[in-house]
Amino acid sequence: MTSDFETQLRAVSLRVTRPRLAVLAALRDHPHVDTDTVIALVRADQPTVSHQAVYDVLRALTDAGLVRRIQPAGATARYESRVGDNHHHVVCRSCGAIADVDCAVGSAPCLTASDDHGFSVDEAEVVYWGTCPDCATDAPPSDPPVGRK
Amino acid sequence: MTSDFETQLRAVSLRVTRPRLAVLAALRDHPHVDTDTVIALVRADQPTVSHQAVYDVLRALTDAGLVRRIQPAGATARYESRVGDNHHHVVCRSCGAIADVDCAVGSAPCLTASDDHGFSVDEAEVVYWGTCPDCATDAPPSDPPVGRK
DNA sequence: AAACAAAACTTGATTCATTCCAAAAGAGTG
DNA sequence: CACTCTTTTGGAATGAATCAAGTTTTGTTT
Repeated sequence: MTSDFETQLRAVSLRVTRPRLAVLAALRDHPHVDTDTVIALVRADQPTVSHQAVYDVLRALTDAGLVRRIQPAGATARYESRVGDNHHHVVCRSCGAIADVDCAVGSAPCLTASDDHGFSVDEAEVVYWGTCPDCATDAPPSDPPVGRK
Repeated sequence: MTSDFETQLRAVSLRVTRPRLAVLAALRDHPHVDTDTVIALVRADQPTVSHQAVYDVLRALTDAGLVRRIQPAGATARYESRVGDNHHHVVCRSCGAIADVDCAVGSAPCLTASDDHGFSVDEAEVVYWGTCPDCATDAPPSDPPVGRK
């Protein structure tokens, strides 16, 4: 439903453009993709879209709260369109695969710090590090692409 | 105590070199610094150390478990010498300041995912996002350098 | 104490994600 | 339909991090 994306964009006072619709569609169909993949997916529909446009669109959509930017340590930025529910992620140290994990507590910040050092905390981001089922069955990888090395 | 660092290095079968001692000393005195700052701190003592050496040393020390690499979303890599206690961090969205937060639960993984999707999870990393006391008193910043924008 | 092999460091270049810039195109408004 | 502001294009630049070749240093052995 493309018109659905149009509604979303108008709701946050953003102009409706082909690149933006294509990015939203790409993220709906492929959660947790990096920027390069978004560019490739967008160009499958709109071959003339520049990489700069995708960067700009992702920034605009992130600012508007329509998409969420996630960036596990050691990896490039990834984006997802599931927003507003403060869910978390499991990340595979071996292949970088990401899966969603519902927040056990609910709304942000779902955790409270034992000592916040005077910071006013509005969000607790949780990243579960581990090994995905596929990598667990394979031989132990020799060159982990992401995460602490 | 430089000889203390020497003991640490030998304990993990790493050779004792000037660059490594300087990096360990820098991290002891300045927690949560990025690589450029480490380079500057090291060169205050050892002016001839190359940036590549610092990168190599940080990698070696991280692999050996003597230092921990942390990388909040949107920021460059930072390092700290407090290891082994699975503590977490509060990060200021405005200035990037980082403070330690003790883990309420204890050993890793301190949290368990509600649904781990078959991943075998060995660590739960928590980043508390907020505003530090300094930035809270200042005027609301117009250009946050780190974190979700 | 001298010599050797492996590990670590220096120098210089390169990669890659991301950003900056000026000009052209497109979206929404009256 | 014309106007204004926003967005996109195309190309170049930035900056953190990595790679590669050659030299120095460390820890060990004789």
